[in-house]
Amino acid sequence: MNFPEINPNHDFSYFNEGFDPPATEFQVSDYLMLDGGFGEDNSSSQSMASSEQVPSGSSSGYSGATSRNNSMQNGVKKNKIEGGHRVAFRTKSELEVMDDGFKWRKYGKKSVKNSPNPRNYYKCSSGGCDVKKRVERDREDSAYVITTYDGVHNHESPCMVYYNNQIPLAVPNAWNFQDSSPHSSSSS
DNA sequence: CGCTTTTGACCTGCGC
DNA sequence: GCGCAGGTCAAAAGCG
Repeated sequence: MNFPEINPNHDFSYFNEGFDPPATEFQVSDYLMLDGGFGEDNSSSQSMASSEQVPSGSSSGYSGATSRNNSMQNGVKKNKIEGGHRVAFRTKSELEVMDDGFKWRKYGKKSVKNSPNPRNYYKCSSGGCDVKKRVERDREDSAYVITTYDGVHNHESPCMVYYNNQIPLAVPNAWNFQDSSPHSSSSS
């Protein structure tokens, strides 16, 4: 799984959580700004930016199996993302997996009730990096792919393609933020 | 040979 | 207390 580039000409939606959205730098159609403290009822309402709900919208689900006791690979139990860095993107792409410059390893797939499409779970294959990624197709528009990043990479992207020196690692800076359709964001 | 993907099972939290 | 939903792990198989 190695794509030379991701969504070359696809619509891009951007959801952010944990910090201010640097969206001004990109052709973002819409984004979600989720509060760092998930579980807060606030996050749900905030996430209602454009898409009905971001994967994280299922607050109950988030606390579901995150704290897996000492069975965790690192024994790291977290009821919530440390630092609360979570970013969700919605892209209009045929490809579900997009190469954001990092190496991801799929570790699970699950069918969710909210969506007819299965949700895929990825982990950063870089050692020591505990960033996770969730990929699922928009239940409303299967043409859209919702990618949710959990955590922040503690290493640099193998590609290291910075759009702006100010863009934090939390943002898949290696991606090509291009908006081919000025209005394709809404739906199609 | 090493790494990634696939799939089922298991575990945890929440709601009823 | 039980059931549901979501998330993660582990073993096996496939591919480069």
